[in-house]
Amino acid sequence: MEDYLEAIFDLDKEKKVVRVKDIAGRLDVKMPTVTSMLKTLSKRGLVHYEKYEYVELTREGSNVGREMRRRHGILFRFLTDILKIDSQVADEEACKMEHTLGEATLDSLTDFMAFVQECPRAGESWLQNFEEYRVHGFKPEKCRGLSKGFTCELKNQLESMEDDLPPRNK
Amino acid sequence: MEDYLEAIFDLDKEKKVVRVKDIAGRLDVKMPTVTSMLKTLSKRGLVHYEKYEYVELTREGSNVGREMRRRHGILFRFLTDILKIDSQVADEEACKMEHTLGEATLDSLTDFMAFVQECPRAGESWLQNFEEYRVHGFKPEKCRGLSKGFTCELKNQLESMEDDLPPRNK
DNA sequence: GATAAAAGTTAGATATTCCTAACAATGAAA
DNA sequence: TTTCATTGTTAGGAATATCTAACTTTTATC
Repeated sequence: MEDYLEAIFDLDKEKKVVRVKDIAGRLDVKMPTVTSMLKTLSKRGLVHYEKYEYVELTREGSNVGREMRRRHGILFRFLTDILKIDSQVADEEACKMEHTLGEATLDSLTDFMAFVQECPRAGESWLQNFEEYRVHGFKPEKCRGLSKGFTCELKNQLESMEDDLPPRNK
Repeated sequence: MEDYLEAIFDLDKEKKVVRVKDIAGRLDVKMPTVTSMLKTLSKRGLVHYEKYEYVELTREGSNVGREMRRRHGILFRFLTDILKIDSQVADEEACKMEHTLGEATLDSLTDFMAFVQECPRAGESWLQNFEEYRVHGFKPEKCRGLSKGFTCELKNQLESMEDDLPPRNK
């Protein structure tokens, strides 16, 4: 449902009118699926929908759509700006994550991105080294200071994780 | 399905035998739901299941469970170690994300964590500033170098995002 | 070993979201 | 204005994952 509201929200900005076909194309589903979802959304007061007519979001639907858009943007920027993931892949991943993440996590992520870019000990120039790191591995000459014994500690931890389980809920 | 395999994988390590009741408790579903899922998993060759008997993963099921565990661990560590999210919340979020994220994204994330902790320009001491940042906001005395005109740029970008849409798929 | 509690299963229902095939409305061109 | 392509809808069905209520098996206790 959130996907539909986000798609409609976007299409509403991009085009004059929002059509079933466009929603279907955007979400990669068939038209009947869109029609039935529009009925559901209409029942819940999230869209104005009369058959054969153009689709519009209600105030509430628009709020949900905008929120999804916001989340998508935060995640997309994290994936591209920080993780340096290809923009098409990042878009897909953001789509999948935007529904599940809690507000607190999103806030933390936003703060983290701001911190990385505002705090000069890190920031853009530091982040550029990450790309090199990914391609060429650890470059001590670019990252000196306290490297001894620290290298690869995290990776080892991650690899031996089966025996060192993080706490589970319930 | 992946949730079930992960839960069974974990329980198998924690306890002598894996029981329907324990799986249900772990995943917060009722027992009949577990029974029917076990039938499905059995059909797909992911568990050995005979009714009224204990549950065991097949080789393949075990691989899937371990992979989920691995993903969970990576995400959990990112959320706690880097984003400084409460460990119970982090566990829930990791649960939700572990199914959707692609391998490439997970790899990037792993590399990023290693980079943050290996590269002394950032690393633990830098990360500690993030907590302060979250609580008290920007502290120029801890982060000096190129702060002018840069502060809050990201946040502004994020807030005005409705007019500046990232690329969409399709 | 009989009986009662705990654990597990079956049956049947609900909610979501998707599909295909067939039909209906709209709008553009001849 | 008639016709045809595009667009949209209905009808009916499938897959997934869940639930409650009722029944069965296993296990533990006396």
